[in-house]
Amino acid sequence: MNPVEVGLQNRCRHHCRSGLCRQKANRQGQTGHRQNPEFRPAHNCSQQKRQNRHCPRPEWRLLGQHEVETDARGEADRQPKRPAAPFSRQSCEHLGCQLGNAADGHSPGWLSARVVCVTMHGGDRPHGPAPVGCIPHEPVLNHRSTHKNHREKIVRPMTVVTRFAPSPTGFLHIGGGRTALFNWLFAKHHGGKFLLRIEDTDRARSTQAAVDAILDGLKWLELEWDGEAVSQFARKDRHAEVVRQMLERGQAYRCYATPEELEAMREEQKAKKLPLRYDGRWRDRDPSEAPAGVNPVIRLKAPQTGETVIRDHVQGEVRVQNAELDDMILLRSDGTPTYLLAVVVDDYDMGVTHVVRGDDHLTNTFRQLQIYHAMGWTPPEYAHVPLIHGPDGAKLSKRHGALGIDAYRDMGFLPETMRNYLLRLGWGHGDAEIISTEQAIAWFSLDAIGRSPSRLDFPKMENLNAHYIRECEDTRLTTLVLPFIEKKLGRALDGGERDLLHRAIPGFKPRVKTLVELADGAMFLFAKRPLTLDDKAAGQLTPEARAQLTVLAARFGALSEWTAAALEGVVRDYAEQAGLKLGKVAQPLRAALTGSTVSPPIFEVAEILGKSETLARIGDVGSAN
RNA sequence: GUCCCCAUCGUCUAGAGGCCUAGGACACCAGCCUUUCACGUUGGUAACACGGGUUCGAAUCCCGUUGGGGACGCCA
Repeated sequence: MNPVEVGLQNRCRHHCRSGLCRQKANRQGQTGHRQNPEFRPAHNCSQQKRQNRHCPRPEWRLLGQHEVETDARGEADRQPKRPAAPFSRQSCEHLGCQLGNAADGHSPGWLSARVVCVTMHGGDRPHGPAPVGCIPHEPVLNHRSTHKNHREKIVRPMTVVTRFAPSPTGFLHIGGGRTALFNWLFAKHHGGKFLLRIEDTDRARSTQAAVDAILDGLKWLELEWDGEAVSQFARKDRHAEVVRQMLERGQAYRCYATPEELEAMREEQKAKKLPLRYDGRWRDRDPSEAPAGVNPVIRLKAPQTGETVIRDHVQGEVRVQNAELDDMILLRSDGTPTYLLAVVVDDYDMGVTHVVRGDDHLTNTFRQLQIYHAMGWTPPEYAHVPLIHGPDGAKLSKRHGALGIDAYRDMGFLPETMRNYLLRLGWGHGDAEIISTEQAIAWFSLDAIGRSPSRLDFPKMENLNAHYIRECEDTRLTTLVLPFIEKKLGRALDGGERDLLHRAIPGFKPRVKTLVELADGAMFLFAKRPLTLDDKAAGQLTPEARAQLTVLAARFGALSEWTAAALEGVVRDYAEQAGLKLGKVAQPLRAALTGSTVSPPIFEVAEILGKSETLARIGDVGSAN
């Protein structure tokens, strides 16, 4: 079959998203596609082919040779999308599964699809003439399929080196946290290195406070980096040196256009609805025309024809015409490097093998690739991770998600919660939801990262946090919640109070979603008598209830053993004698002891509070008042 | 405006042409458990954006439409 024949006959029904075929299809629609003489049919494309894979459903292989499942109801005309139960089984006539031939009045369509092709197919071996309906399909993997599982796995033996490269112009936000996590996990998974580089070439906006915030954030997330954090600015001489080489080789040139001039150019382009790009006005101009007293920037002399292709672990193959890209600035007029240049040089010098970053950098990658090409360097592999949106689907803003990672800490989230939640945002492993960091390292792969942007969902984050709080060991949880309590209390806890907290922790674990809730709930432990009652608690303390409490207090006082079980025994006996439900007595007791209607099991609370404090708190609200 | 990317329950996702009557999780609703609130447990509501095409068969492959997002700085 020659290409023209195929092209005229039909649209290409295979994966024509490569080469000319794709461009024409995109620009001119189907017609252009069909008529394009240079159309490349499927067989010229370099897809992987799955050979001889008939009847891929596993259970067919379990049914035995030459068996066919048929629909006993035999609806001849309608072609049910799915066969309706119950089935009867019939033997297949011969290797070709001819029974599919509507012998029983079934449409061959789905019937033949249920042909059992085990033995005759001999596992993966090809067999003779295709049985009816059992068309030997040769599903071809599109080398740029939309499906993440279709992405070709790029395997290159090497020691993996990843890096996280934040710019210190603000805090570490949640998207940055996830990027760092992915880089860290990928490096750990491969036993490689995870480096940290601070992209501080913008001197005006970079601050030490931001650097500290980022470092603190990473430490809190427990994402340790290898070696010292690299300052990009400190490497500016090396960057300039690389540009000098490009200049010497004619791969870069000086541009004397002023910022104002360029701004005017962009305005004009905008007005004329033209693409916004540098027009190359100094690309081929003689340096002798340079105006006096203007410090030039240095631009890359980028190729103007052909295309630049990114083979991305997440995005697949992405290509752009070089004509779409303008000559980027490498060195500013003050001699400092721009981001585009510095990133390439540093990644190269640091031996970075995999660049994992937000997909807002995808278009930068084309330009960075051009620098790699100009320098003759092998570029790293890329994985551009979709961005995280706020709960409303819009870009993250200060209002919702774009908080510093420290804000999540202050909201009472645990670092393991954040790691688990962030991991699941855009990455999945079957039905797994609760994923330990160890498991994440074992499972993580770039190719399983989804391509669509995801939204932040606080309820789910809280649910995960509740899980990790329940899992958290009591002593650690006590330590974690202590700052929250002390802040609320406005003072430090003494040793006895810490012990009280520690003993109360198990009662709170299943009841709270965040450390803040835990701290709130535990405040009554440290409250000064007499307790301030909330409205509902006050409502519980009717005169009758107060009278009951006074009786109970007397019986409690007589107890020789101060345990939750003993206290419960007393209260149950009392309730039974008085003909009351347990709750009728327990709720006022809860109000008296905690000042609230919500708390851990009240007898445990009383045990932890101790005899004298319990009796005193009851006394405060007793009928004697 | 130009280029690029994306599209399954409200949300995160599973999904590799027939295992899909589309699965799981969060959230929500109802029942059970129960001294409160939770936890736990049982069940329920809920999605393949739309239109074409390819195929015996499409959530899945192709094209288009619509909708969202990103980039287009002497920011990173």
